[in-house]
Amino acid sequence: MGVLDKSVAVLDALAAGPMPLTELAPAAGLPRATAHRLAVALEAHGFVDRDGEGRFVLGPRLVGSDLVTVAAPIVAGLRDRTGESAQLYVRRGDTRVCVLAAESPHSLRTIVAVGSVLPLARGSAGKILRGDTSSSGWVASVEEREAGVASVSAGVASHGEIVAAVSVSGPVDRLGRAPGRKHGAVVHDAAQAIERALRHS
Amino acid sequence: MGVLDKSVAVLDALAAGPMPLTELAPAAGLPRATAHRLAVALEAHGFVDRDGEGRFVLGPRLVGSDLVTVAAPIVAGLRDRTGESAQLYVRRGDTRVCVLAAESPHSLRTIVAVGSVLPLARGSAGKILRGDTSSSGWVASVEEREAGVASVSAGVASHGEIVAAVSVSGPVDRLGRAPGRKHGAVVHDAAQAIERALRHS
DNA sequence: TGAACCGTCTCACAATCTGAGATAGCGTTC
DNA sequence: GAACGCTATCTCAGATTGTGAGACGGTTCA
Repeated sequence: MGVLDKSVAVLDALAAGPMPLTELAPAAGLPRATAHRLAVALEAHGFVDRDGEGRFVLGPRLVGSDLVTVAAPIVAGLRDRTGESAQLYVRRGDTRVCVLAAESPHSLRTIVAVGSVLPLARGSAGKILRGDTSSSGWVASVEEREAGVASVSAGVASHGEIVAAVSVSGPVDRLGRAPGRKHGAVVHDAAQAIERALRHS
Repeated sequence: MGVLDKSVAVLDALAAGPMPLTELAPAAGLPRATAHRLAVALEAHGFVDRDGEGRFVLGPRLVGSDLVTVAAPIVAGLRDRTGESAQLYVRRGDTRVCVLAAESPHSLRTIVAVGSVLPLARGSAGKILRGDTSSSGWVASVEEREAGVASVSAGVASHGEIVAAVSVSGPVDRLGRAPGRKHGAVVHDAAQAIERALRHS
């Protein structure tokens, strides 16, 4: 599939950073006209973009690591607004990985290390990443994954697909038996803020 | 660019979730043979994948950041093995962005927030991302970016290109004036572990 | 055993992509 | 202000390339 191979060559070349066409073409091993045609076509689909002035860059559809960078301040803000530990999870196979964590200032708090691998089957974030949706925009769980711990999560969608789950979690004693009533709305807001931030990058 | 339009139609269709070819073809508005040919070609480039048994899914290249999710547990492990703060950086233009951080348990420690933008010109991770290679597999810097701080970094390569730098950093008093001697090997190991994990996904 | 699925492959045909070169725009420099 | 060097963008005739109905071989059902 020649067109695809060449398109990928363009994307791979752009992975090195922003570059003008004159640099892109040789980097992708293509004639200028061809590189240009492909770059423009990819741009129309969101795989390529232009930066400040003129140069070609990887498009919003491929800068996945942006998820973590754009979500970081929002997850920290969620922790501040709720006073509880906040995390961001992404799915990997049939597990979920914590890729971002902000810890509650309380001395009794949930601690999930960045990099932890957790089961997809348990916890509110697991539900989200398994595709469970709810009309309220959030999902809660109480003592599902760990005794004494409750959590509320919301899904972050990008291009119509759930790519991550934002959560707050803490002791049942503080969150109560219906944690969504207390924090559901803010968690949902945070998820939407991340979606918006992803669109802007 | 017909081939691209059709490829994107396939990807968009797959955004709805895993599906067999018989479902994918009509969803993408394409004949079965065409959808199949494109899906297979996209698979070869990591844009499409197969799930548990048979069905087509969005590939690692499109689902969040592969790099961050596979690297997260490894960076956390590096922190545990060295006792020092560990980070993962990627290049963006002529800066570097911290996309993953695990903090040392020591009370005197380096803190780099996920999302921070740092100069490419200074620090061991900067050297790596600028393309400096070393025969030992790691690069160290002492008080280059910030007074009192030393760091050791190693490059993570994918498809023959450096895509990220893993680092440990901490006070010169603990790491010494030749931090590589103490941690170079583990950092290099972590980088290789990430490379392996990237290949497997 | 046969029907109803599935993914994969084939092949003649022409639509589609190709890429050297022409063109148009935009700052500099003389 | 004209001549330059540097971009991105467009053109066009030609053939490589992708096309897709249908055949094929493998499952899993009843």
